[in-house]
Amino acid sequence: MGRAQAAAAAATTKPYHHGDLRRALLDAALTIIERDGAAALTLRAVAREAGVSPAAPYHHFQDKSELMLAVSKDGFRRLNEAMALAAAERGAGEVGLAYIEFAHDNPALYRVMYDCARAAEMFPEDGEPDKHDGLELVKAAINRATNGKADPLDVELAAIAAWALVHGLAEISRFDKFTPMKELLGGERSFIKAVLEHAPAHVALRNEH
Amino acid sequence: MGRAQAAAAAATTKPYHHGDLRRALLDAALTIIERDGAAALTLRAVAREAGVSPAAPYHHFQDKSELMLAVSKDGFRRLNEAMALAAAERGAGEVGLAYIEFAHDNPALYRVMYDCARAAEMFPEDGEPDKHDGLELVKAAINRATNGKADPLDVELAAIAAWALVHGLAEISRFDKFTPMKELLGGERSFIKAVLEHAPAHVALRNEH
DNA sequence: TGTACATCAGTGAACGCGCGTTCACTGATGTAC
DNA sequence: TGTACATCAGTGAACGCGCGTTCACTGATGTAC
Repeated sequence: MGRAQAAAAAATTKPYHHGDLRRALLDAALTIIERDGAAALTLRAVAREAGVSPAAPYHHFQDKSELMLAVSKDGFRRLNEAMALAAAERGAGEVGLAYIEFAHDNPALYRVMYDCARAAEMFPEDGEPDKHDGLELVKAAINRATNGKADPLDVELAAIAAWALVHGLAEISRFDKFTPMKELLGGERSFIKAVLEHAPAHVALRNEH
Repeated sequence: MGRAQAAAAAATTKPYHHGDLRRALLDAALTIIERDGAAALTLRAVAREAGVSPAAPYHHFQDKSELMLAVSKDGFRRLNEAMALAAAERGAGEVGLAYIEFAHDNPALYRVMYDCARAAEMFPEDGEPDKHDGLELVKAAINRATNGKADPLDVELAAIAAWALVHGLAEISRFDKFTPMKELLGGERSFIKAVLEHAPAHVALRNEH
């Protein structure tokens, strides 16, 4: 069987070797977590979803916890991507909204991400700052908004406050408790924007000028 | 055996009937969750910790999920208590700090609380507002700070923003990433206060006066 | 170009374990008479 | 004040299940000659 034929066969019949099982496992994990909930995210379920034997993942991850960690890291990568995209296409003011939208589109993943983030430290405290890091993005936006005249410490603290605010709002804004208020304000998006405007992280900075 | 003797015997030897097993199970769950992590919080483990057979909890909870829900509700009760206490003893400005302290003192419980809160709606959207509800407390504080002259809608939104902020900060402030900044500011408490000050929920209200 | 062979990435059966839940039971309690 | 009895709150053994992980294996791939 020539190479072309082998490739063709691989495309139709199931090949013995997967190609990129690691990636496929992460995708399968994402499917499971949002379809069946975080509790259903087992190593066996992931293998099953990817159409592979329960032992196969062990060629790509040392154990279950390493797989979970990879899922979480992949989630943060996607989140940062979404924020960067929003910053580029919709403007800096929409980054917070994009953050919350991501959390709402992937609620179970979002929880797993932060569960892992606390267990295994995921945000390196040293090393050069990642330009795609959400925090760096927010700091840059604040610096731009204040023409770089703000005290770096204030910028840092304001960025952390902004992170806390959007993370917190992402988690609580889906509570049924807020349904009447959302209707009053004309939709969830308006509600979120209104709440964000009532605690803007840059207000403290604005006051100084 | 008379009543006094029975009571004495109950105090020393283990009585057949527990007395308040429901309460004991909730306490056992709290112990487990903080000692062994949320993943270790199984119905059997709770029964074991309470020194009772695995079937005993079924006389007090319909199934595992009902037990978990009760643990979560009890957590929110404790949290609201802590906030009310802080408001009374330390002043309204310390409520947010008290909230975060509670989350830090009971990190695993705190996560379980919000996991349950999302799964089973825990904050009733109607009915008379609970005076011990944290949100009501914050609204009252804002009203007091603005001499009741603020628009109720703004107060509501600012209170929600404050909730989101402290919830978010409670969850992220323990990340190692912030260790250098905490040292710079002279401790975790100072760090938290500084962050809160850079996104104060009442600033938007202050600006209107 | 063919062939031998090391290496890689999968299989599938098996293991022991702890889980949630059920069941028939039994000890303790409280109430009616 | 006693006693019969219904009810309540426990026991402990058992169940089936899905889990994480290991194991000897085998099919596919790539490289040296």
